[in-house]
Amino acid sequence: MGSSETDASKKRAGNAGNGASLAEQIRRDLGRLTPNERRAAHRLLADFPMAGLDTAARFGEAAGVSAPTVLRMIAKLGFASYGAFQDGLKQELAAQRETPLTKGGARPKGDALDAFALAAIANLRATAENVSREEFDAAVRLIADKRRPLHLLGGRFTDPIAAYMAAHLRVLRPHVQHIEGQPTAWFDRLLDIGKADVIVLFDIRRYSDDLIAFAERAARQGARIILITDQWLSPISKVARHVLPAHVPAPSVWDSSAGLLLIVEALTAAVVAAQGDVARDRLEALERLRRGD
Amino acid sequence: MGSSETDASKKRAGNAGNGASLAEQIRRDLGRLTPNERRAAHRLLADFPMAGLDTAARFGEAAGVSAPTVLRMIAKLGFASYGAFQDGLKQELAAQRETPLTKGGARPKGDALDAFALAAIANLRATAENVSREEFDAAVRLIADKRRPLHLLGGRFTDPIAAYMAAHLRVLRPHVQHIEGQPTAWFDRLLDIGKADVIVLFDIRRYSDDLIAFAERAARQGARIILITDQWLSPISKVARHVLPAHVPAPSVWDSSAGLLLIVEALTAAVVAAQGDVARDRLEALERLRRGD
DNA sequence: GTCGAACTGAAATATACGTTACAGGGACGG
DNA sequence: CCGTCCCTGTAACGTATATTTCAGTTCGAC
Repeated sequence: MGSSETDASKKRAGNAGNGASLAEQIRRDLGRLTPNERRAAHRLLADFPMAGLDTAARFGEAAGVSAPTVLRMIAKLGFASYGAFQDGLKQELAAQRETPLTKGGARPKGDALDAFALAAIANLRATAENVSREEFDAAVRLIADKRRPLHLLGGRFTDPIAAYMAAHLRVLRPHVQHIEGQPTAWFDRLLDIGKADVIVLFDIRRYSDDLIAFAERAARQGARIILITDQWLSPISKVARHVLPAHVPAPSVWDSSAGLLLIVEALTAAVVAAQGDVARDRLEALERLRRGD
Repeated sequence: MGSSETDASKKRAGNAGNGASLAEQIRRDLGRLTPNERRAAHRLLADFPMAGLDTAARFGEAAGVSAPTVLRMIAKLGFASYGAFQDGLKQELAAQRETPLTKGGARPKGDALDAFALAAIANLRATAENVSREEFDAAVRLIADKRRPLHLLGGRFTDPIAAYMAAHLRVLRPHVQHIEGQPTAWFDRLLDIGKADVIVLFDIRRYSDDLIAFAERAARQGARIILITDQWLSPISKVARHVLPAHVPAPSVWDSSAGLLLIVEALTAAVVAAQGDVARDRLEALERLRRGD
């Protein structure tokens, strides 16, 4: 199991890193194959790549040949095993799937700002598509519950997002705490955290050990954790009650937090909607206070 | 495939021909799942659909749960076996492959999150279009100039954006100060601000009087001000050297800061590009420091 | 605090699969 | 017509995988 990784990369000998797609390679090598092997190869090309994701036996049956013939064909293509061949197919499929980022506006050149905007837009699309509505609504209900003390905390680059959310939520409800300062100071807060508390955590790669430790402790004390993370899921998801993943890849050395921000802003807007007139009244009261009325 | 017809049609019990995509169905059923099952489901959604094409054991390992938990989740989704589940994935994958790019529309959902995402996307588009490239490049040059002390400051809701930018720029260069605390405390900083200094200010409606006063004083002392504001331009634009406007309207009581974030992230990425290898070296050195080497 | 129900993973089991060995069968050259 | 070689499928093998069982544990309700 774990060993198959090293094996796979070692075994996929003859055809590994060449840029050509697998289908092209098969067409090129078609001459080297025996008649029945060629039938199998044609079958694969005709239903590429799904035929190859079946079992060798079914693949052979669909092509009208036996499983061993399929295996021999695969071997001649340079794969050390049928499994390695399937891994190759999946890899190619995954690579193809991730390219629709360029669909935005057929603008191949564009400057850095345009490139970043396109990536951010793709992230927002993907984020909106992948966030579970159940999780989102459940998070809104927890956050809108004014009796539950609310704590917000983020990692090195995401803590400002937590602060941003806290600044808005403080307007909507009491007991909103943005946990600041050194990680060692965070744990003071744990003294008063229990089953009633809700903690909104932000953690994207590379995930923060301090945050993970904090989350585990808090979870053990019964706090409900809402995790806003990246598409690869921080380990905190293990102890989080609700997980809201954002897509973050960007043409930069750092990931983009636009997806996180989308979730935050949509959450706060939904909290306002959930509270209805109460929120409006509170907002107006606050405005009057600020004006000194 | 032809032979397994009877088995397949018999096994794929609960969810067969409904038009909904598997990913959507999973999101819908997420509520029915136990915590660890949900974790596995999230893993699948995050790496859809490749995670599901692995073996159950590896799938579970990637999600941090055991194989049986994966199996139980699959069962709750209505599949009679893990194999039937994988068949479903392949089928959907094949269907998607045949339609080149029908993704753009045909989505009659339109809940709060979608609405917010659409608004944010429109904002990003408009922002990328309306930001002057000259201003952008000039801002990058100023920010990348390591000899110039850099100060960042924002308003009530935008100050976290300033903190976010500061956190990243601190990695790239020295003399980066995020001005915090009460407005009255800001003015202490003015003592040491002169012609060499650069100030990045964030101000969107409703514009902050304190920020305006601070900007005017700083400008009078010769500091160069980069203003990141909304499409209606804060009054600070009168004293700012460079103005970068973002579009901010959103379906909420508050504006969206996604456009501001886009500008910030694109700026930092451009600064990295402008510094070239120097930035990379600095990043690597910082990584080593953090690891304790 | 105590009880019960539900969740979870370790281990055991059964099944399906890839893989290999082997023998039948056809084609071509002698 | 015969013999040799290559191709091919059948059948047996061992392994990896899905699946089931069960006991430990946690969580929530009373």
